[in-house]
Amino acid sequence: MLSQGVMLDRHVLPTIIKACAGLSFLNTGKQAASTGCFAYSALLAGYARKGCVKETKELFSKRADEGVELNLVSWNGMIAGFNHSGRHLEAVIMFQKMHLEAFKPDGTSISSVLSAVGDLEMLILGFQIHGYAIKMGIGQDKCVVSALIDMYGKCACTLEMSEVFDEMCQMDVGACNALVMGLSRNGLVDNALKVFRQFKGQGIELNVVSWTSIIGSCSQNGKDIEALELFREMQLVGVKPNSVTIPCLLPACGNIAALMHGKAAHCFSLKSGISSNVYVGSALIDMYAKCGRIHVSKLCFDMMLTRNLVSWNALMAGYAMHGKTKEAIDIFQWMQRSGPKPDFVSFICVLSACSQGGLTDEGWYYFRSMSKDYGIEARLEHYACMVNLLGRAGRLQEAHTMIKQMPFKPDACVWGALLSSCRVHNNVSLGEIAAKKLFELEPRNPGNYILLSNIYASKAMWDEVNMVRNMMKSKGLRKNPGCSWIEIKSKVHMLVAGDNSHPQMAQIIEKLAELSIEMKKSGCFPDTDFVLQDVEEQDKEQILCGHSEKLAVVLGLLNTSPGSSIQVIKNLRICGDCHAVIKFISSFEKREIFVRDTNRFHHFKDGVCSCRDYW
DNA sequence: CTAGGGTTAG
Repeated sequence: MLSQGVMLDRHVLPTIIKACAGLSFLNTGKQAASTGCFAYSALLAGYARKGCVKETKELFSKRADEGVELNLVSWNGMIAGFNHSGRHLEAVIMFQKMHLEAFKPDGTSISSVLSAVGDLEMLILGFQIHGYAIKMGIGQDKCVVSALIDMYGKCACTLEMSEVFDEMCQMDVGACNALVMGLSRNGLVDNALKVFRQFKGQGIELNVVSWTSIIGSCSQNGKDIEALELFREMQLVGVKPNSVTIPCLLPACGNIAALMHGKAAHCFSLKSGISSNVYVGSALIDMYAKCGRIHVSKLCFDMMLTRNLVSWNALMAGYAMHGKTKEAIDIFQWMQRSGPKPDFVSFICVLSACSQGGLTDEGWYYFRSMSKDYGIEARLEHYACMVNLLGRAGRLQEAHTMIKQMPFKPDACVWGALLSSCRVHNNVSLGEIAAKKLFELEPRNPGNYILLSNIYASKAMWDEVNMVRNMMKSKGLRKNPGCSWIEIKSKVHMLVAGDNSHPQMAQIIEKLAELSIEMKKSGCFPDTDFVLQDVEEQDKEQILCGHSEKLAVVLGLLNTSPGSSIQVIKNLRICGDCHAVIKFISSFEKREIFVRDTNRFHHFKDGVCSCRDYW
């Protein structure tokens, strides 16, 4: 541009400076900044955006020496910049400084600082700024209104949030978006969906932010199919998804193993040129892993131009979930050598990988290394991983000792890890201890009662089994129904244990009966230990119909071409009987079958499972 | 150069 004799003007230069800051060519930026307020503002904002507190403050105090007068944009840039880089407190401090220097904030200043105030949950300050904005006469500024809604939402003040919305004078998409987010943030997804529909019905021009928000809310709150439908709908009404929409949608695909939808989103990213975005890339790694395609996750990882901590963690978590312990540890070591510094999530991933592979020594090694070499203090999650690792390896006493010695109060995850291990090894005495704690911590979780009752049943302690069942009955609890999903030709089918409503149910039952005859012929018999768990009257129909994962696998057999692979996901852990049956199916029908349960992936091929029966 | 929606674990 310069070589062609085109002069830089005051509008072009700030853009260049901002780009320099973004690319960490900060020195280049500094040289360019000596040209006045516009450039100064851009550099300040650039530093703040990168989270460079020290540099921002240095440059900020230097401006007087250089005789540069800062304006409103300079202040707003810093506040927004700090906010963007997660330095919320710095953003608030900047706003207060601005106030002290008697600079009059505008709607942008107020909305930036309110966002930070919300993240810090400084409700009192939020109220004060609300009052201040009204006093300044900008209480109805569009940015201010939506920022107030956002702030009250983050502070869990849904009442104040709705008040601001109802009292606003002029309808605005931003405010609508903030309201939808605020509702879902506070666990009111159904309300969020309802108001979203209302807005759409009222003819409000919903934009990409509106659609992205509602899609993200759905995929974060178990409304995965809704998320997929909304994604389709937004394109139908002509709103183009962008590099934020895709990472919001992909978890929904992963959650229900909707590989075709995930692939479609991947194609969309490639076509629209956003596939090199870090968020998109990391979300793709996660999606492919959760859809059973861990090798594609690795390809996505390798192809990424820039990776961040989340990309690395997502790949490790994927390997852990697939029981590929060695690969997970390799990635961890690669990361130690030439990746970002591992964080607490990285350690959760590597510990859970060790746990899947039964590597207790390595687990202990990483657990200790975490605080010793990385200065990361173990959290509840890490203890839960360790209890799981030790317990499943049969070292139940050691697991219990670990719980007793941990520096904070164990939560339900920790005790739950012990109880499941006790179920694996059928340890009554420790199982009772864990269950007793869990009944206090989460009295309404049926899973804990079921586990204890199964432990008793495995030892033929029928009086105790009945006692636990009666406890459940008296609390009005029922076993969570087993539920499995399978995607066939881009349509997701849900099968619930004991529910015969699927139109192909008769065929499924027929096919299952055939398979069961074949299985007996080849000398395989169901695992009686697992049959015991279904002695209750209410579960009789489940024995007849089979567990949901079995039904889903058979549905897959019936509706896909011979030899193609099948993937199923389940909301509970796979049962031993189904595990045996699916192993048989994989060899008898010559199919690769992927089953993802709450814990991990089971990859069945030629009659064996990738978990090597350790789960 | 100035807001709003974002990926990983459990």
